[in-house]
Amino acid sequence: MRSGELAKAAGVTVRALRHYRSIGLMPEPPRTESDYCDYRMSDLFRLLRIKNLVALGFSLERIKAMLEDMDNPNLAKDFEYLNALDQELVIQIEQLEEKRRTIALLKKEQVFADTPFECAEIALYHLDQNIPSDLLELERDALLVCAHLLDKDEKEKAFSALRSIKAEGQIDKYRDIDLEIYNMPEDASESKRDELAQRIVDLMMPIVTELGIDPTEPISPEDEALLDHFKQESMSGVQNDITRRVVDIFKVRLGVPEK
Amino acid sequence: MRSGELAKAAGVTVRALRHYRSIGLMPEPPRTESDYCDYRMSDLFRLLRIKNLVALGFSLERIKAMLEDMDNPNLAKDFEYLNALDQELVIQIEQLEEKRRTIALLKKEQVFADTPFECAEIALYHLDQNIPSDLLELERDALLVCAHLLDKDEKEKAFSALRSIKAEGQIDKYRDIDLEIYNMPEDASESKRDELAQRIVDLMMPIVTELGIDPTEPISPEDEALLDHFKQESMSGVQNDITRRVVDIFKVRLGVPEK
DNA sequence: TTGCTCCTCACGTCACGTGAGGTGGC
DNA sequence: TTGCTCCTCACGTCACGTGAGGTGGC
Repeated sequence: MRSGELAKAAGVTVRALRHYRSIGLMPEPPRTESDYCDYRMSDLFRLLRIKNLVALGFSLERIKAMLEDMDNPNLAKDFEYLNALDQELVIQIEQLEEKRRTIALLKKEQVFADTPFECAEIALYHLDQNIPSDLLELERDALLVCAHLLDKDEKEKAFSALRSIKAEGQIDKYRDIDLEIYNMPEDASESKRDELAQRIVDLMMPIVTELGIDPTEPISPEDEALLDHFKQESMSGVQNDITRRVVDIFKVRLGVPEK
Repeated sequence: MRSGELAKAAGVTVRALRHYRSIGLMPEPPRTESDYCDYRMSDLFRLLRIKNLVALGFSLERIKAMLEDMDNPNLAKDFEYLNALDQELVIQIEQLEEKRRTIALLKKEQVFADTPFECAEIALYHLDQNIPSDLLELERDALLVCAHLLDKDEKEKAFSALRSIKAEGQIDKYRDIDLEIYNMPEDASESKRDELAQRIVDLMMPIVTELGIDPTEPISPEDEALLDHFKQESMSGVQNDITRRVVDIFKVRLGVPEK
């Protein structure tokens, strides 16, 4: 048989057949005078075997190993191969289903596709069309960074805090205060800044104490550097100032010793 | 930030970051004097978004499209993207599970991994250690070819025939006759050949009539050619002769008109 | 002679990994 | 000065698909 015949008989492309030859999975057949391949029936058998194994999901490399000792067929060995492959399939399926679960969560919470899945439930603004777009963006960016920087414990705490805020219907208060920070002019007076910082601490305090969060806790130098970048590039001077004041007030109220 | 810092901050490799740049998924950042990348915080946000979307299973191409119009974020569009991806995941999972089902069948029937799945239940010899290895090989090859050449209906008929043979515990009879064919010497007499052919027809007739199979039906020229190859290369002269006699007897008994 | 099939390179796919070889920064 | 990081090619991965360019067979 020529390669076209063999390929058609087995239901594979000529190119696939050539590929199998090139990696030694199919033998180099004798050639006719005009250099055409001259395959035997035994080659068709081998090719059909390969096709069946490929359909199961084996890699060509493993198929090569499996067909290596066709002379003394070994059911037990094939059983092992099947088990190993099955395990891999189980893992692949589990990974795909994990993705599906995340997608389902994002859809249910109606958040953007790039939302870190831990934040899906606590994205605050997405439903409110009255939020200025750059404030919305700031929230998205902040959540992105938080979800990535915080370790598991911290995330648990921070996000369960936000969840309880959401559950208790206090989102409006947070959003209003965020808007106040956002709208605070750069030339706002000392007293206005302090007053707002006080109200922020008042609002957050119950949750902070309830969950044992310490918002003044120092973080790693790398994270610190990142946070600095963030403040510089994404937050205005007055916003940074208020954040500083909030932390200072927390320090006093929580009795954190000065250094 | 330099690329190392950005990559570490986002938890991706520098190489991945470079790849994203090269395909236009990440922007070309300004460079320092010594040609180092100088990334901003906004690049980190974008990179984190990309990372989240990659984790969900989106292709880089689609991610590029999704991030294209970040300026006017559109929840509905993201919802569609999520749905489309989910559909693809469903299909992938189904394909993997189809493979797992086949693997389970092959394991249950304790056949070789390269057995066509439709034949898993009806492989006859694999459990019998007393079968000569080349007869076993012949059966494997024949099943391989049959499973591939026959169309769905034919397969159904042929394999349900074999199933009922197996169910009725008649395998031994078939195996014995196969062994007789196999052991028939090339110089066997006319009468011996005829007698064996008669017994083969006797054995097969009930199933043939029950299922309405016509073993004398002509097949396509390509299949005919393949079958000829098979007979030439895998079957001895006497085996071919007996096969011919069997078909002839069937023709007479089933009343097939001569051409 | 025409159309079909065959042949052998050889590049492209997808998302990077992995050196190779050279240079700046602390 | 040494070790670290950065830079840009450029090849490799996996299982082929897809032309490109040339030749034999009916």
